[in-house]
Amino acid sequence: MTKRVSIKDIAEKVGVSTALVSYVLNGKEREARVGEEIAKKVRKVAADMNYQPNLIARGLKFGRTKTLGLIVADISNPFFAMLARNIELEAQKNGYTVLFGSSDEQLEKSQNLINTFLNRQVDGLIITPVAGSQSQIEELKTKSVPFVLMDRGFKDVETNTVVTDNHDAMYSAVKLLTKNGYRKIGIIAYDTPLTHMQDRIQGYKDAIKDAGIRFQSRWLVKVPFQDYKKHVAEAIAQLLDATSNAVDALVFATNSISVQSLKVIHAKNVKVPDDLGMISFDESDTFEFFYTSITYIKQNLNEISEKAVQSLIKSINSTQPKTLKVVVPSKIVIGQSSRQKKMK
Amino acid sequence: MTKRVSIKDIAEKVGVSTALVSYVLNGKEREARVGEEIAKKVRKVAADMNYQPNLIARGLKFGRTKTLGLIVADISNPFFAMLARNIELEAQKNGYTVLFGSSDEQLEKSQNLINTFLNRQVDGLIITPVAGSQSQIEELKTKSVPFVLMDRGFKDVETNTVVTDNHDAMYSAVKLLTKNGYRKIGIIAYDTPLTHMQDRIQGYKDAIKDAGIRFQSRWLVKVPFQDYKKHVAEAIAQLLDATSNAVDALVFATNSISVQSLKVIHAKNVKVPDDLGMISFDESDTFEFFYTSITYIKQNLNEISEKAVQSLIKSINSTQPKTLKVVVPSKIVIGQSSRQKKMK
DNA sequence: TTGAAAGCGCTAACAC
DNA sequence: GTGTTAGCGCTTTCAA
Repeated sequence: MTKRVSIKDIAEKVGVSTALVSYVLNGKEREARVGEEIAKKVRKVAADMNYQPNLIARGLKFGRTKTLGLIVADISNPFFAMLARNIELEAQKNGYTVLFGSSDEQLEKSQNLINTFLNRQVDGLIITPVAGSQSQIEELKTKSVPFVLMDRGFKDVETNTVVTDNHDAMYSAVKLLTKNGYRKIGIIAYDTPLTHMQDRIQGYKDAIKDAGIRFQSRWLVKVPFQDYKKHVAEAIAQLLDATSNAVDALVFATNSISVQSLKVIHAKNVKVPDDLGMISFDESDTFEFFYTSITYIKQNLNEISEKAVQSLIKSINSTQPKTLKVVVPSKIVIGQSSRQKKMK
Repeated sequence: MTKRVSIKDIAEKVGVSTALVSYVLNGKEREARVGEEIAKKVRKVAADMNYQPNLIARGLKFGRTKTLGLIVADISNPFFAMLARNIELEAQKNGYTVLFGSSDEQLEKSQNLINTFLNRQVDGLIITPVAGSQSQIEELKTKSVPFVLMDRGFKDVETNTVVTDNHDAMYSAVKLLTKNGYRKIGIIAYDTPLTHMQDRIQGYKDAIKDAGIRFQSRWLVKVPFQDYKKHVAEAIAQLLDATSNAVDALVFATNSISVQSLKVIHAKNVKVPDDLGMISFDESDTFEFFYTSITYIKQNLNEISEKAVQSLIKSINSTQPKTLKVVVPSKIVIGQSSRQKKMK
């Protein structure tokens, strides 16, 4: 890499000190009362030499780098990729650049990324936390590193958080099903203590209960992240098993679960919604190709990511550690998969 | 943010100079012949104080930051998200962290990202270049900034490049169609001079020609990036219009075009492959839900991204600007959509 | 064996 | 008005 021109090069060329150049280039010529002539010359030479400031040096000086660290579960998952996209945009608007990394829902990777980013002096972190990473997050608080949790949080840790209205969204989805005559409603969710899942599950349970239905524990299937495709397939086989009182509707707690479920349901030739009502949390491109339109909860990813960045920047710029909790409302997009149940 | 412990803090605590600490912590105690006792103590104190090196300071000192800049067209596009994922992994393996940004196929955004990343002193860039950005790329060469173009390149600019075997992949795809009896094969591609598209189109034309078919210009439809969905829909309507001699097969030059096309074809109730043979460049989750299995070209995204990072790092570490061109072989996954044409 | 000091590029308090 | 200089955290040369 050819040497970049520094403030010093300009100073030499013009025949002034580096301080002068710095003042002029930072628009502080008024405060420093730099001569009009000199200022002009400095600006001209800087432009001629195509000067570009070294943000690393500035970062060292100021102790802030105008860089944010983004840790998502998996950037190749369209859900997180979309969030990343919006975060990039909002960060840019505010003069920040974004470092990213994927935790794969693994504690160790998450910790490594946090360390890497902190060593690189990011000004703050946006994190979709991994199950069991409370201590990692607590440590950030201890160090008073600005950060915000996105998409999910912990029940027992008080932090800046931006999440969707998980409980209420799921509640209204299930309520829609009960209202439409479904009485044996199953749910497939990820097996994690993180709030987004717990809230969705609770929303489901509350809706079941409020409809006067007695919840059966076999309706709730929790699958692990690893190998979820296999587990989802098994779960569906089991939930639809007629000999043990099959469910008449299913809700899926994430879009990855939904997509995999649709594949299985498609293969099994189950009729939706006649044999099985259905609602998905989050959407997918694949829905458009299913023979029935799918009812789904549409998170406002745009607002979630914007608010996450804004909350983080607020936190960076303030001294007192006031925590901010944002819940972003979602909406429900109604398709045929949840329509009034036909009596047989 | 609470002040982080620096090498100076350790030095004071132990009662030695910062130089000593630096030697020990960088494993240079042998060269510097630091006393065993002292070394031990330094390491202990560093661990106790939970010392973490400030990579910004190191970057300033060395003039390298162990950071790469990744510029893709759109990180929310699953294709680029997947590349980003693999780049992240490969970069990490080599001790690099990744800054990312999306160009949206826009010249100005691309230039802004390049500037931002260079000002942040990235050691190199991985770029999916925008149409018409030759001058931006040429400038990088002039400044001898290490970089590699990924997924696409320019005919008239000599650079490090990692791309898929666009021409040959498309050639064999179309050949498969001609071999299976299709004679009027259309193609929908993006309207861009970038090599990936041009090569795919050329592969298509060559295959047509080699099959002894006379190419008709109306078979080739180029759609703009902006508003591509609308244009794809129109293109399909036109290509399938019976009054003007409809095509009997279609190839789609990217997965975004494929997905949109499938939606239209689905809506139009066209029978694949009986009414229309079909092959896609790149795959999509949605294919699994189409009533017919789709034949598609599967790029080796893993290898593309790995090679891109490796090529870039090689370029960073070497002085002479030897350009490296890598073509990664793809494979074709055969489904029903391209099967032997039924004679009517 | 150890440490003082210079320097990476930039900023700003302070002196002239 | 303009310039000197110290210092951000780290590495490394050179002197002790």
